[in-house]
Amino acid sequence: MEELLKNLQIRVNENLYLKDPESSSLGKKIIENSIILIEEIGFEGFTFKKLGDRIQSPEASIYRYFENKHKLLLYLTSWYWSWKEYQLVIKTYSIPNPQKKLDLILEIITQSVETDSNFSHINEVKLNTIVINENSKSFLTKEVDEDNKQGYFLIYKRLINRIKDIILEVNPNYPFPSSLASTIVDGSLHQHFLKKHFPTITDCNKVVSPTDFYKNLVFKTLDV
Amino acid sequence: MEELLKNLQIRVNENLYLKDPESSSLGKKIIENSIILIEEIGFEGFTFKKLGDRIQSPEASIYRYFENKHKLLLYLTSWYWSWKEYQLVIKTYSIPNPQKKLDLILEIITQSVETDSNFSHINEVKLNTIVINENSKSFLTKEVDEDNKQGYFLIYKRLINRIKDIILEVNPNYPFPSSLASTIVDGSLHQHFLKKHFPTITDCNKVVSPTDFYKNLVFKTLDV
DNA sequence: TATATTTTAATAGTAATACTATTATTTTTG
DNA sequence: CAAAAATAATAGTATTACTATTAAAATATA
Repeated sequence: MEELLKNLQIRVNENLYLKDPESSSLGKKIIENSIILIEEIGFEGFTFKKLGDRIQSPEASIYRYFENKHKLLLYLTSWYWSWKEYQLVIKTYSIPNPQKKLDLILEIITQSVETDSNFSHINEVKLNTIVINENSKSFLTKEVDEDNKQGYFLIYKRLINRIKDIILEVNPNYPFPSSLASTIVDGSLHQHFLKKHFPTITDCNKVVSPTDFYKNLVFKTLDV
Repeated sequence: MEELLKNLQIRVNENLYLKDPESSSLGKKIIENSIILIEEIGFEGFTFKKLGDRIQSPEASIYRYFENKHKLLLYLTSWYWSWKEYQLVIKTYSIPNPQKKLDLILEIITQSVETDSNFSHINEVKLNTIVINENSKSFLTKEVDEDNKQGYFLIYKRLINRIKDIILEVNPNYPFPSSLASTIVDGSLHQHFLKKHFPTITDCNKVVSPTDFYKNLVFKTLDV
């Protein structure tokens, strides 16, 4: 299973880049180091100039791969959600019981990434931190409708729809399966953030995880 | 009740501004027009230069009131949450039944603002849109821990704690009252956003509201 | 293998942004 | 009414986000 993940290449919407960063060593350096740098200094403080200094290339070279830093963020978050989707599909494929399937999905989606798979230039632990801190900035913009039309959020929406389908398998009469699915995905990122920065307004801590909260919430809500 | 709200002045953390915008007519113009302009062009596109052009004052004059646009955003979102807190406290004060109280709270928090109260220079309908689109940007920054230490999020956290208290009144054995409360506040903003921009991953639309979804979710979860 | 073609990267810019120091003006107070 | 204090306007600067042009390297073709 881990082996399988190592060999497949995660693909994102082609319009997110000008030149495929997977196609050259400079491109891979851009991805690898942008993850390290954004995790370190945050998306607002991140600039192509600083990334260029880090990888010893002029910022103009980075502009040959990505139109701007927002497109790069969309690339990184798309990669992350695509990676999560693969895990979800492969790990739940052989499970016939819908409840067990949903239980596993909740673990895959709401647990934080603890170990780097080391199969590429992408550090998944740091990328997970970036998604917690920056994912909502990828769509909370004035350009969201255009970006959506371009298909930049297809993977994210497909993942949520897959979760919705399993929710309906567990309880076909539940009236809000899409809202519950989107709440799980977005809400668990939020609980991870609160755990780290606002511990007084969450019950999540060293012993209680967002997964515990969401498993209770989802199965209570679905009457199972 | 509406009368009461008209007469009280909403106060926010004093360190959010250099000079109190409520203390001068230029200050009030800054607040009034920043709400209109941010709602119109989004927080990323918003600059003090553009606001200055709009109110016919140089940007340097705006810098005498707010250190930067992030502090202004914190001012606006604090104002909004303080306004919501007043509604919550006053409207639920006389209700003894915890379940009815929580039901009303869910309406106050999850319903979108439909009418401008007209009692001030602040347009609450537009401010509600700003909160839906920009609230998470107020804390998803590298400076969040410093800002938190400065007390900039006290009102927001106090509001969530009030909701938590009522959740515990409804079901004293529920193990995740803080996480549920923060999920309601943040999650309902998210559902409003999805309704507008990503309708395929929410069940909310013209007939189903985020309030319907959250009432079902909360009362199922709390076993009542 | 030599040359043409294409790809890729570096240089050198510009307009806009985010902010600050200084000066001018207005308002308040004794 | 003059002095002091508060407020606003002018004129800057460093950084950011990006682009046009040129140079160098890699690849394809004769």
